[in-house]
Amino acid sequence: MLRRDMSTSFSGLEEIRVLRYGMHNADLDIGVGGEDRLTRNVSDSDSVRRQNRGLILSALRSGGPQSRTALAGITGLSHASVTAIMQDLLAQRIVEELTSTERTDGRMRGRPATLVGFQRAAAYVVLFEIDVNRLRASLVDYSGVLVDRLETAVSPSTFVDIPPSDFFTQHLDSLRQRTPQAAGTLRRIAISVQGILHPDNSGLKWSPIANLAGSSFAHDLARDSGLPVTLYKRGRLLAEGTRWLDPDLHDSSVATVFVGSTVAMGLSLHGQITGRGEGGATEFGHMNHVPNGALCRCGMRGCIEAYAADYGILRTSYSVPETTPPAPAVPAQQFEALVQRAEAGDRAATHGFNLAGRAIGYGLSRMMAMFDPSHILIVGPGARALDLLRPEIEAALSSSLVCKINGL
Amino acid sequence: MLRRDMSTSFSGLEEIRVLRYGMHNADLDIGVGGEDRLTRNVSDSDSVRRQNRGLILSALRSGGPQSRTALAGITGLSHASVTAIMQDLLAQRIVEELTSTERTDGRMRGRPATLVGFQRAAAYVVLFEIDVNRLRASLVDYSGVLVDRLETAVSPSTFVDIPPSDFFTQHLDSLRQRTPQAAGTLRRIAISVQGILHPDNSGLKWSPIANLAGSSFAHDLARDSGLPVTLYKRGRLLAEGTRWLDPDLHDSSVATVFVGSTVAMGLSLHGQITGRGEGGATEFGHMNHVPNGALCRCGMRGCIEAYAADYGILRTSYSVPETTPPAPAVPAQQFEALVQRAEAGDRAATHGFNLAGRAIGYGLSRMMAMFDPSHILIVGPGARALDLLRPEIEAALSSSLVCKINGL
DNA sequence: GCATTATTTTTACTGCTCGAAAAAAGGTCT
DNA sequence: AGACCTTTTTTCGAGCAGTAAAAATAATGC
Repeated sequence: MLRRDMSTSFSGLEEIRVLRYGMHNADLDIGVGGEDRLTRNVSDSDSVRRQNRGLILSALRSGGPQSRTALAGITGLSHASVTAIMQDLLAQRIVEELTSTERTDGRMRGRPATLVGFQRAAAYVVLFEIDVNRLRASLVDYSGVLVDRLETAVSPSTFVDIPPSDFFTQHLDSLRQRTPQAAGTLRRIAISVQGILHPDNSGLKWSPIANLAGSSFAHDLARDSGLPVTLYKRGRLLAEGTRWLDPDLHDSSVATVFVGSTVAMGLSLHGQITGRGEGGATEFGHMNHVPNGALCRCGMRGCIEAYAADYGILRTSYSVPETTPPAPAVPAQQFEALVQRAEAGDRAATHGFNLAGRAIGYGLSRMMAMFDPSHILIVGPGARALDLLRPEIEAALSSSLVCKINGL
Repeated sequence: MLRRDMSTSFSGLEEIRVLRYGMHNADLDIGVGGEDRLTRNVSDSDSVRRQNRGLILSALRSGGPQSRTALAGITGLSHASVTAIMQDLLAQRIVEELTSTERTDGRMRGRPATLVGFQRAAAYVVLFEIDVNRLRASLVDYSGVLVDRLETAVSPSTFVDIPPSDFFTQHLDSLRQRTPQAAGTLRRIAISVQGILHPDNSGLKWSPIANLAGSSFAHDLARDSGLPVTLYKRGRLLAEGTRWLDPDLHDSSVATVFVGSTVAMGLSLHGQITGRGEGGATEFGHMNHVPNGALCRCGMRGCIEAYAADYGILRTSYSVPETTPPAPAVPAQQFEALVQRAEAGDRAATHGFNLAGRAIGYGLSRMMAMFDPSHILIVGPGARALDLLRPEIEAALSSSLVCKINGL
């Protein structure tokens, strides 16, 4: 019924791989001026070089350290061009030549290849992931490897006691102190948030995280740290992360659905992240599921999230009235206990997961009336309970014309 | 509440302007090999030329005949480049220099500009628009001007009596005979259809038009005529058409909703047509509105179309049970009579339009959970009744988080 | 008629990619 | 050890973009 890939559950997805986004090639296009592309559509020799350079960096990122010849084969560029571009990159200290330890492939003849890979210390990025009950601060090097990580509990009162930007600054300073060599080459701060972004990316218009919306913390943090700060919706980062998970996914159309404290989705179409504005994310969790339905954390009624986020499942399972305001945060162990009850056959808990699956399924079927992703991934804590959700998701999807015609 | 642009009703939209799509620049990229772009991402001097050439053609298409200097200003290219590209285009007889009749602008000094415009006879395109009760065949020249048009009634038995490809071939031959000078430079056939396309674009997997699905008529027509034939979903063509309607719309994000014998939508994001596969269109009309709701022509239940297409509105207005199979086609005068009854205050008819508006509104609100189009256009026969639909559309949209937060 | 003004074309120059040939770096064979 | 092979990498010249500035062109104004 469903695409096989849907079964792939990446509960731990929002880990290292996703962070690669923060290290996106463009981040190191220093002095090249990538922003010109937005204002100028004219193509000249400079844009040619930029395009081909991006091709090489992209191949390097998805394939790891490689020889110039391999890169020429993958990108389609001539050896001469690869060499020329590589000289630029070496001079800019973005990549470095590796001393090949030993030749792994069968061919033992000929001049041995010199592998080229990212210079890990070329740049560092800090990623903050803020959720309703936790902040995670990660330091990642240019090759996408996690260097350091801090986690702190967040409560509804956190941002009453301390302004959000100060909270972030504290953690930033800790990371800097713990890894002094990274402090100098820190290039960018990325923040994964939930909610609706301000058009100018300075903060949030609305967020399920208490007292976070309203302040322009991204702007303040950028000012205090002197680094570019970008807010990304969680779904957007997940979509970027899944692209790098698997070469098959990189250039295909993928819908990545996060199920946990919120319900979020990221969309990539033919390798292009798409969706709302520049942030490239969607309000999938707040797509209407049932008119005048359950009360959502956002204040509206009938959102998918009100049924399928952890607080929604919990509310349904305990037969709490749909109009009862949702709990501000659900502890992980409480959700896990609920999953276990449902797996043990508890009727009330199973009902909660059924309603959640139905909400997600109808949402996906409505999404598929506008896109035709080749893969749908369910990620996040809720993916732990995918087997509980799946029957209703499949049932809802089968009521979609597209699925029916295509025999899915 | 709603974006102002939504009020713009282009009932007659699917006329000449849309046909411009069939004349898309790429159609005359003869010998350049535009399809390379799909397989090769490498940028070289050839792709630079192609890009800039496209820029000029695009400017010419949206701005009409212009001087080289004006084109240089619009595209951002240097005068030298414009001249060089223009020499190519002149040599290929794609554009021609116009003898400037008189100078319209105030400046009377300096060397007068020689305007350059499309050579109208450079190519012709035939567009077929097939609907449940009508076939329209149009011949359009390269500048986008309608040259000839035929209309024929279509009934459920039409494609029982004659194979679809023969039906199209007959009309193609008529057009060719009536405009002999176009017969030789006919370059392409575009067919606007409703339904779900075969992945190979040879025909339809499913269509509301009786007996059209199943045969690979596009493939057959291509073989018989010797011309490339492309199937486009109606929504896709409408999206393309609206892009050229207004310079503001050209590079922005627009959702174009067709309301008539079907409900269709086309999406353009930042000037890029998007949506399902290559066809670039959506199944908006068959997005689920109410689980287990009214019976749709497609056989599913609760589709938006089952409430908002002409047959749906008719069924509701006459209190026909929701599960009664829909009429195969609704004559235009019958729909018009219904609109007039509703406008006169008839309760039953008003109810029909209310339910239709609600279905469209919820569909749009769900769409807006994934996109944030800067403009929403309602087009087609149903746009005639926009004032009847609007209250419920707005009410449904106001239940959308995005609209609420953004104060729309 | 000649200066002025604006458009269009030509010329000189730079950058990029590509193909082919040369150079480099090892292993293999005698 | 030295000649030979194989594969990778670099070098070099050709070709084609685009830009900027100068030159040519075509009208108006005095």
